[in-house]
Amino acid sequence: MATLHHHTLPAGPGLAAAARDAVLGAGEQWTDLRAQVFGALSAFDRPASAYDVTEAVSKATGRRIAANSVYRILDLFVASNVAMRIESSNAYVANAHPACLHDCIFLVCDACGKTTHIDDDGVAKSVRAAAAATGFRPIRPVLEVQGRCVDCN
Amino acid sequence: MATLHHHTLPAGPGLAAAARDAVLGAGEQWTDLRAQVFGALSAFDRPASAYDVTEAVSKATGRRIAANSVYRILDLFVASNVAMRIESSNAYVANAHPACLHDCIFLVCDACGKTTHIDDDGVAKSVRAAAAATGFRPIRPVLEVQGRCVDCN
DNA sequence: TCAGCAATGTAACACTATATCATTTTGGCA
DNA sequence: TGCCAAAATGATATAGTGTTACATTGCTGA
Repeated sequence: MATLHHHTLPAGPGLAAAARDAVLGAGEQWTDLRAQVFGALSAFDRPASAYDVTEAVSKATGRRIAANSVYRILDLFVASNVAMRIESSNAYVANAHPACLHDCIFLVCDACGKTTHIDDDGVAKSVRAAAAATGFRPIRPVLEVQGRCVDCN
Repeated sequence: MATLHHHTLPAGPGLAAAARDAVLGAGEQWTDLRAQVFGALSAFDRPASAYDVTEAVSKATGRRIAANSVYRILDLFVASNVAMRIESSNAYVANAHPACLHDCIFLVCDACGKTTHIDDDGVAKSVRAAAAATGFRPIRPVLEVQGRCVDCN
């Protein structure tokens, strides 16, 4: 049983299509604004705050977007597994694989802010098991590692 | 080699003494305000925000304490391993065992907010190893699990 | 005593997040 | 098509979290 898991990344348009399908599949609409938000989020090369996304979408569309709309959409994306939230950065990243459910481990670079993730189901499972062993019922593990990325040493 | 680790908890005054020793041992002063902040923090039965602590200390001392002083002190506590920060709650907890270094796994109850932690060095080590295997240099793992505590089902 | 440094205070500000209610858009249906 | 109801978004305000810059206080050691 494979516990480590590797993906080949769908590029730009394919990514958006996968996101759209996941949102529609969750019984939600894929509106223009949602497409804009997803596009802006996935264009960042590192986690973006809700306000970063708001600004990017506002610039791209030429009209002022409300920050709370962006929050709502990002929450929806997280619920649909189309985006993920990095708790220790108060920021969001697009998920290249909405169809795959994982307890991701995020590697957050202290220096440049770039964040990658690994899907190690074995580790995730052992975290859930350790929690469950105490009687706690795990719902959403938050697994993030602060440190230095390869480029920043 | 024991990977699971259990503690018997030092109660109130012993706890404060352990904290004081750890702070002094880190080459920092143990001032009245720091003692107040630690006392307030450890009196909470769940993670407290910096502003919760500010309010508690203000009430306890009868004078208005500056929030940024509390932030500074909490940062110092975290650096001295006298307190720990729960990233997904933007909150802090007193550490009963400043002398023991662990990558704690926090179990955060969605319903009541109470938060416990487990020190499973095996799991923590495997998280660090998974990160290091990608070339990332782990410094501070953030291991938190959102879910339901025993009491909340 | 006085100089210097660490700690804390004061104030202002930036960022993150949510609440409330109004308005617009969408989708279903007669 | 035209209307209704529901969903989505906007506008605005406000709460909560965190930082910056500089002033003041108080301790400590020459």
